[in-house]
Amino acid sequence: MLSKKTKYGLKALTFISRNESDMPVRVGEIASSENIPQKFLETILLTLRKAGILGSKKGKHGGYYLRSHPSEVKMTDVMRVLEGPIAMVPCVSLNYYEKCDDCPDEHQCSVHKLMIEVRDSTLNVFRNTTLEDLALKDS
Amino acid sequence: MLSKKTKYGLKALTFISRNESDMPVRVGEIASSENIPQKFLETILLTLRKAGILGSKKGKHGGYYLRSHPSEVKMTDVMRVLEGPIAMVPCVSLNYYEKCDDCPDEHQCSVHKLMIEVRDSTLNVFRNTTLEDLALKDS
DNA sequence: CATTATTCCTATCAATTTAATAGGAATTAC
DNA sequence: GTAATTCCTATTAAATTGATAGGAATAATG
Repeated sequence: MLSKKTKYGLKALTFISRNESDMPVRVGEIASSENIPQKFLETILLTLRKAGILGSKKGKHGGYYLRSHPSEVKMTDVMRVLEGPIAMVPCVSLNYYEKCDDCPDEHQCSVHKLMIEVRDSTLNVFRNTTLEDLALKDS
Repeated sequence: MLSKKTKYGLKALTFISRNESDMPVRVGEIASSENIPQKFLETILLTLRKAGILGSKKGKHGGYYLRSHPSEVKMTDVMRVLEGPIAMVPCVSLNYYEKCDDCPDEHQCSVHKLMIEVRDSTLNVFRNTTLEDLALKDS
């Protein structure tokens, strides 16, 4: 399951990508437009900023803006920040590899084998999707 | 993250697929070979049996066996039983569709759009992988 | 028939994670 | 100096997960 954090984060990033004015976007505006609890969204945008995806401006007329053009922001990066590793098991994670306790040899592990395939196919989607794609209207 | 339940379940199914004798496989044998807590594994195999993937024989010399040939058991079925819906959000689930509370129109939802792609690519893996594939040695 | 080995059933528990809230500090525009 | 905003961090409630517990039911065997 996708966490609400990730879902809200993606929606917020999409909203910010669609912003045409040269002003940063206020959390409150996103929250009310997208039906997201504002305080929760604050913490989410904060982590996106700390991860370098968003920039912010404090104080009156402050808000959030993208650090790069939407076409430059890959889902791989966004998802890793919001949802964590893309792999479903640490033993097939590219960025957060960890050996399994139970598995004596992962090259003989059927789960390992399957999860590599899932990881690769998901990566393929995330690598080829940017915020610009998400921000396009309709499906 | 893949749950331990699913991980253990997949390992157990692989183990059972590799069984060459005509005797059913005991839970205890799987548990000790695969380093899985036995009591936990019992409940997992029980759900696989109730789902029709495994059959069982009670009493002495009892155990579990596959209801179909490993080549007939698709990962889509196994994963749905063990891990639940394959989709990461209910609004793109084929078998467990549910509308999102927050989303007024899912055809304009960027998350929806992205998660359909992820679902399809994952389904593609699961539809084309059977227990027989998992049971092959090595990777 | 008694014994032993197994699956079956269901309740419970502890730990973790998730989703959300709270309360104010710091900063900025005006 | 006031209002509007982000920033920070703690706390909480609910849900989920992973595991355990204890025995009931069933079947094979001598």
